[in-house]
Amino acid sequence: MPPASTRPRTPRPRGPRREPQRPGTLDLADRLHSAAIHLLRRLRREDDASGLPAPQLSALSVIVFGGPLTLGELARAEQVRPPTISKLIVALEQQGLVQREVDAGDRRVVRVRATPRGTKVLQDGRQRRVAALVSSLGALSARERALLARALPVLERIARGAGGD
Amino acid sequence: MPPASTRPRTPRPRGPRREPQRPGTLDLADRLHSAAIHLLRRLRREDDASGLPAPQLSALSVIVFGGPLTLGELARAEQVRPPTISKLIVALEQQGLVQREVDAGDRRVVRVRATPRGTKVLQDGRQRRVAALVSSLGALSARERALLARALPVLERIARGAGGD
DNA sequence: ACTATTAGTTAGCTAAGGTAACTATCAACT
DNA sequence: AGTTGATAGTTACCTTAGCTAACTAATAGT
Repeated sequence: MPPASTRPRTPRPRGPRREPQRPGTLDLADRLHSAAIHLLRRLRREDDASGLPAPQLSALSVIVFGGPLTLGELARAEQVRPPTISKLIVALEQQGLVQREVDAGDRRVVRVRATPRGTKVLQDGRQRRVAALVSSLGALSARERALLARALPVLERIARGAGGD
Repeated sequence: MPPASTRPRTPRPRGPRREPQRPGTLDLADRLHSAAIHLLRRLRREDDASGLPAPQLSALSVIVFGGPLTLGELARAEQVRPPTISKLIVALEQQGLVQREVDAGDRRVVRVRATPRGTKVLQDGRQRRVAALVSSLGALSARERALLARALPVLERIARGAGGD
């Protein structure tokens, strides 16, 4: 995506106001999209440096903090299809970061929990990853950082699909 | 892949003494990361529906709005390595969405410009893609939307690596 | 017992990303 | 000149992530 400055501001869909759509909503959505792409690309490099690709780290994070989870729950949490989560877990398991356990009551379901090592790796990676952002965040003014902090819950709701799906 | 845990533990990016690192900065960075992952996963589905994967759409966008660009400029703008941008452009070219032109003065450099069809596809895709977000944004209160809009420039700076890289 | 449903897995594909090694061109200097 | 070095892209090859479709295994319901 182009830097905002090179892009036309709010290319309002033509037509005589047929929508209670706020001016700027489209522009807002577009820039959100763009920012997410670029942010993720940046962060992936740090994730790589920490030894785990971003999606694996993300899944591990859910497992560490969310306690033992079934694969289906994980897939839903991560918003991916079952085969995708299945492969992610295989990768994590091969590295000794998570453990599978077949549910005693229903032997179709597999529960996944983090190993101590998985927990440690997550925390290390987290620190490293975040350290890379700290300098960026540090370059912000206190006001800007506060702004970001306040907007983040909203962003999280959007990211998880609130309202739209 | 050598698991992170077998490597020497990184010293904490330690803060308390030498850094005015706010409490919460770590949490902020981590949640930003997570939100970006989830947002992008959501948006990719819309991108797919529009006929072009997200990175192609992103590159096309830069080309359409940024005028003719060299591949190197593009790679820098998209924050990817040359081979990656090269493949993206091949894909776009095969679909007739962009054109390559060898620079007259320096025949090593390749300039890429959007075809009319590329421009049209971009605009169509953009509207479709963004429409999915608009309903989510519409579910927000005006206050929340305003919050997001004000935080977005900050987010964009972070996403582009301001301050840190 | 048979059927339908549910949880995961396997197979096979596409796309994106990387590094390493290559070609081609240009610039510079002997 | 011609060689040397730097620069712009490309090619080859690998990994990861994501999908659908088709499969196995277990459970639930008649």
